[in-house]
Amino acid sequence: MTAVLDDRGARVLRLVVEDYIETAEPVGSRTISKKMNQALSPATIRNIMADLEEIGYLCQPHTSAGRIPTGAGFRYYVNYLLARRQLARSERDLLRKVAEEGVAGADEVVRHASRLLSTLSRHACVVVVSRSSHQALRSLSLLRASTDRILLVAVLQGGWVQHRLIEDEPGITTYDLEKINAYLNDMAVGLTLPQLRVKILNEMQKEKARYDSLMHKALLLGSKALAESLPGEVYIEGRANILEQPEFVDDVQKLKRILHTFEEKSVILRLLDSALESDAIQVSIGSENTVEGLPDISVVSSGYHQGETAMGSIGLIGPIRMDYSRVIPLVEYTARVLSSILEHR
Amino acid sequence: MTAVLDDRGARVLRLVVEDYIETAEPVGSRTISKKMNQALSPATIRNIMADLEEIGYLCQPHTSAGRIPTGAGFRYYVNYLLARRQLARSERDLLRKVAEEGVAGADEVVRHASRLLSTLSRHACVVVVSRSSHQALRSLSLLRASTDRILLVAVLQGGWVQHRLIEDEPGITTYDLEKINAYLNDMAVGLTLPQLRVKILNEMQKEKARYDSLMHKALLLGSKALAESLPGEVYIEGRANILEQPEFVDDVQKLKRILHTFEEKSVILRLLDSALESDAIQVSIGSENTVEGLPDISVVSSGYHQGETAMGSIGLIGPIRMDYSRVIPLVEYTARVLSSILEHR
DNA sequence: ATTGGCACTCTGCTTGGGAGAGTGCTAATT
DNA sequence: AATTAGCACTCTCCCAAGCAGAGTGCCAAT
Repeated sequence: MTAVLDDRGARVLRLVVEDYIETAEPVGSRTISKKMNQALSPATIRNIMADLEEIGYLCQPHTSAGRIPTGAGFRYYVNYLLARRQLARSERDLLRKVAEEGVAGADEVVRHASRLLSTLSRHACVVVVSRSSHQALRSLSLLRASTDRILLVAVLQGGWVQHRLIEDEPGITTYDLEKINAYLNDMAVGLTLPQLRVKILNEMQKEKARYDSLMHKALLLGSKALAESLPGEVYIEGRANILEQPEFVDDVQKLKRILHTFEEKSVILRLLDSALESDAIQVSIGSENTVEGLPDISVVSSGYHQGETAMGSIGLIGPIRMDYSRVIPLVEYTARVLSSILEHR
Repeated sequence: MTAVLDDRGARVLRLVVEDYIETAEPVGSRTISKKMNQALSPATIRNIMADLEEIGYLCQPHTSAGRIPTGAGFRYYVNYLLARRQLARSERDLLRKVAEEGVAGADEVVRHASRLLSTLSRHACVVVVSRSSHQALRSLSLLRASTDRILLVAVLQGGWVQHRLIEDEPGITTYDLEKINAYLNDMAVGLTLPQLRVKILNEMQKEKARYDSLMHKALLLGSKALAESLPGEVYIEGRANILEQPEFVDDVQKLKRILHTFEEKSVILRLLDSALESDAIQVSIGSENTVEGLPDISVVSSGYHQGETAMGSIGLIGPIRMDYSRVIPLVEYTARVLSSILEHR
């Protein structure tokens, strides 16, 4: 359905999009003509624009205003016309510096990156960490947390730490605990959490026959701890940046919906879902993203990984009118930096 | 400076405040007269209102509009005129139910409570958890996280868990680690983290003399882990509720400042600071709160505790025009529930 | 194929009245 | 002496009309 444009059409579309990105106002033929150094007169531009409107790349908010790009127009622009702007050295350095700050856990690193990206881009930044399902266990420890609670600490491949409190099985001594610990650890290391869960359930079946009290307890504890899968986490930074966008300021309804959506992490998760697997930049424009209730919103996102496994995704959420030529390299670079930092954990 | 009001003045002030809370519009003398079943004519009310304005409890946005309460007016209302509304049974039950959901760590409990409180009140809810400084250690464990990193897991009095990754001292075997573990644990249990830090530094002084390599390593690790104090955490739920308030919707400048403030957790921390120590409800009205850049904002907050020690505070942030008669009992009850749940951890 | 010219349309801003709500003051009433 | 009715006054809000500006579409000329 993507109609291919001739040179002139493309040039005009590009100028319209870029002007609109800058000003958030409908763009008139005069403006475009000037931008081309009068190579073509406004009248000619008008004809071209009328063509572009017919194909569905531009539209008019009302008769006799300038044109604004449609979703399809933006899409064509992003796919074929976009000139990625180089990141300034300072920006790259800043992003790279995240590495040094992150002596702490991998969580901290991701969070820092998100915050930084949000200030650099002046948009809201979302990071999804999908640790539970893909990461292999590096170690698993049970600690006594109180008289009737046990703390399970899981260290995942590459510095992610998860803990969870579980109710105690009665009558587990510290000595028992150590044994159980060793037993579970043997079983667990190298598996992902869902894999471990399956394995434990299997073992329990077998165990029922040759009844060994200690093993039994170990398995029970293990299955309990993994009953609910550890949730992925979602961090959002820079929500308030949405307010910088003139188009939302005077449409309070939209604003409300957007900010409410930010509180529903599950929705956000779905929004970045498709970016999880691939490391390529994904751009979802306006109505393209299937999440209900977010009109005129674009998402630019990319997955990041740790070694071989996909770890999560990071993305920017802003108006359809985002400065893609700047935002895309930003996200891309950030995802790359993130991957390379996590590599060495 | 709080002028005491006679009966009639108090009655009128109260009606004005309550009407204004409801409508967010200036209140006229006619309205008040009606609300008193015409016991007094509008003209009389006007005189009384003029008096109230003189004392500084009311003001007019412009000549010949109705009156709105000033900060001082709200303060008088909260201090002397407020009739606390009973919480509905359903609300109390709902809040109490948080207990059951919170099988997980204490963090989860606090977070749940915050979210719930925000939906019940339709305001933004903030919780501060000041775990690090006051809570005594229940256990301290060092785990091998990777070849060059060690994971320190601290379980604090009452179910709070903290972990932190530290760079490894070279040449620590698993066996060493276990010894160090036992050694540190002995030293640590029962102390708060700041206390432990001091103790470790002291020991290091002594240790320098009679050089014992293992102990030395232990102390080094310990001091490293505690170099930065564990930060208190701040959760904010229901930010978007601010948008429900008509007075902010058409003042985008204020809106921006408020939402930006929400992103600065340190400022929020300061905002709830005074509530940390006491379990009594604190109401900070408008310009009373010393935090810059939050005009016309009120904070209703209360500390919560665990056993004897203050654990943090929970509060609602909304327009000066909050429904205090409802909000105050809500916060109070929530803080009580929180304290009682944490008691049994 | 491009362009200049022109009539037309739509928005946004300003202006000028009312209508409505509310006040303050004064004089009458209780 | 306190209360109230009455009245003039003030201020906002809303609506309509008018006007400038920007932009378009189309036709005829280049």
